Amino acid sequence: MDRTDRRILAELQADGRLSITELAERIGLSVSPCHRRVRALEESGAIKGYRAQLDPAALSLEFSAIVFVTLREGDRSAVEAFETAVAEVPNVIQAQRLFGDPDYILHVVVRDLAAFQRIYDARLSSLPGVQRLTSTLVMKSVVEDRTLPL
Amino acid sequence: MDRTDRRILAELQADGRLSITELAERIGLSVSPCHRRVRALEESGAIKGYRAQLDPAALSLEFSAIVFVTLREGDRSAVEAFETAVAEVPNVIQAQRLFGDPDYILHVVVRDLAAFQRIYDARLSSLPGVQRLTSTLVMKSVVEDRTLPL
DNA sequence: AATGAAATGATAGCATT
DNA sequence: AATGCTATCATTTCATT
Repeated sequence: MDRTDRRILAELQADGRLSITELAERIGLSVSPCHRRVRALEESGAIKGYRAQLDPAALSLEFSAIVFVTLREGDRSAVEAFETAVAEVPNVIQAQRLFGDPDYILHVVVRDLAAFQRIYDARLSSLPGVQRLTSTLVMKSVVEDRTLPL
Repeated sequence: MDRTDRRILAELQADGRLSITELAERIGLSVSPCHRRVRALEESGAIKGYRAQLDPAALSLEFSAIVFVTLREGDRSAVEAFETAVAEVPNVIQAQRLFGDPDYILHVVVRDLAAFQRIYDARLSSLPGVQRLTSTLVMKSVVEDRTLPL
């Protein structure tokens, strides 16, 4: 992982569809070694994959909420059950375990408020081990899923 | 935005480097109309861009924290100043305005705890209009930046 | 490890239905 | 709007330095 690899990562993070040809030009390398490095970065896991970034609104996903989760004390065997169950709710696009209270923060994306209520009642409040849920509506994204600082 | 467009978006969200040829095969269309649709989705903004998904650990970004921000009451003119300033901190990879209290949730990625302390003291606590900051360490990602539900 | 070159495969424009 | 064709460009492998 040298300076050249970092430059490759920076370029591909900004534009995941850059051609190897264009990428090679930008970092001042010829096509073959550039190609080899990209493959190596993919295989080492430094590049986990490539994604199209979609506009949620274009898919009629207009409602975004943060849900804080506190699990029941003592019930610490339920941590795995909870994590497995939460990963099965497709509207939960991000879930992180925190230190302290709350135990988890979930990022939920849905069509509208009615859809949120449905998912909240049917899927979230019945997650195993849950003591308390607190929800907040996201008004807007000020900084939206930025590129990692290199 | 018909069924075919949605299938294109689903495929490209899962693999942003799919060739138009492969994509066309998967959705059962020939290459040219598939290509035309992808271009249209890009130009309409439904596809905002393409990104390589990087492993933060591969870049020695081992520390991730959530910071809750409450702004001072009355000081509501400072909202814009705060939002501009927070967008200039490269380690803040996500910032969302919430309804109620706290006013903002920030997702901060740094090299280590020492780097967090530095950024917290030098950049975050001096953000304009801030009344109170609360930080929590992210233990782990249970669901990591999932694909939008289609 | 990087380069150059050559075969295979993808993209993008255009004429046709 | 979709298809098929074609010229151009990109990818990927291999021989060479």
